[in-house]
Amino acid sequence: MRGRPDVATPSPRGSGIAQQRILDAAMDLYFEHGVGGTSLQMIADRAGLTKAAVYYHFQAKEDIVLAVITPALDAVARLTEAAAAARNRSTAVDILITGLVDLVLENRRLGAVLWADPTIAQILIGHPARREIGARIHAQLIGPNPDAETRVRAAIFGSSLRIAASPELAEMDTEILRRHMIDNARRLIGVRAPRPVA
Amino acid sequence: MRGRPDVATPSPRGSGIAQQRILDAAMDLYFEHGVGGTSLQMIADRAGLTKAAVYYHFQAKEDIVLAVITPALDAVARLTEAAAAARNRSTAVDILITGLVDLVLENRRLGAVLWADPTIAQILIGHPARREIGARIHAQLIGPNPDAETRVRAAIFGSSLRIAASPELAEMDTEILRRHMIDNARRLIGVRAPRPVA
DNA sequence: GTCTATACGCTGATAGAC
DNA sequence: GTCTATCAGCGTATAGAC
Repeated sequence: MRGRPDVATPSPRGSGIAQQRILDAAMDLYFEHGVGGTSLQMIADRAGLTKAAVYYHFQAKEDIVLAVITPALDAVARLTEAAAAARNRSTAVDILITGLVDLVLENRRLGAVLWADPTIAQILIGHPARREIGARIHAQLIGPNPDAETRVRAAIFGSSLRIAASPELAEMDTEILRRHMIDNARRLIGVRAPRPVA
Repeated sequence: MRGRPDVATPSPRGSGIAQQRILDAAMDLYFEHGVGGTSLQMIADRAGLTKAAVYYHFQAKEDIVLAVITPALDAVARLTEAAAAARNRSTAVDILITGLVDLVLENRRLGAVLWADPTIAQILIGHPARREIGARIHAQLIGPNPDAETRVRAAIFGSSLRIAASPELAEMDTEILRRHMIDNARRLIGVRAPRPVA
């Protein structure tokens, strides 16, 4: 880790137990009603607290959402570090492709609710740490001095990750979906599979 | 229940001038603050009306949003009809690809604000007419008895339309973007030149 | 038909007592 | 750490003036 940890931290006050109860209640309710349809009152009721008590632990509604999705954001950050440490650009790009597809498929059910949730999208737009990570990944994908086609293809790859949460493919086997997503991504970004080491 | 409201129609009351003033004010404000960040009060103030007067013309906040995006939805509906009237499936698919890309690029600036707006996405999810059109286009794209790869590719194409509103490509020339989007879509969906009807 | 005045229940958020 | 009390603002709704 380098530098400034506090930027990304939701910084909840107090000790752990009530916190976890709030987050558990929030996740349950997000599944049932979506993020936008979940009020602080509902979270407080299910966690057995008052609205104001919830506010003691999390200073804003956004902070609860961020605390819920932070593990996934951290995983993305780790991905860019792994890619940055790769021996060459092809390897780095392949780490990003397979890593992002894996990540998005690991959270497939969660993603169908959270990643595709409009309210989350709104929150992430205004989240500086997330923007930075997004920009870093984007730069790693397109490389230096990209032409128009490269930039378009990278953008298509980025938006294609969303299909993991698509209702039309919800019942498709995850392994099959993974293979097709990675195949198409490799063809799109134009990186050959890394050569075997030996 | 009041009267027998038509399900699909935003059905504003009254007719003409004030309506348009409200819609103009709404569009301006959507550009400035996004849909979610625009309240009825703001719309009323800019249109020179009270909140209740706005509520007279549009019974709900959603109705205003729907009235704003209805022209685009109608265009999509016309597209599926054109595709359905095509001589063979390859032609139909190509009509859909080029038509959807064109549509999304025509509304590029509008789309960057509206099409990508989380609040709009939320509204459209609950909009039955829109769901039906989406399902129809999807069926026309993948054809009968699609295999897994076909379905994945169709889903990728669908999500790829979003890049028209992507900030990273905002300054890219529209014609160049169009060419690359169509090229990639054709490669993805894999439509050959229409065969002669034998 | 078009609009004003007024209000309801709810939201996210804050201040301060225990 | 958790409470009560309170806030302004929201979308929605109705009664009634013109």
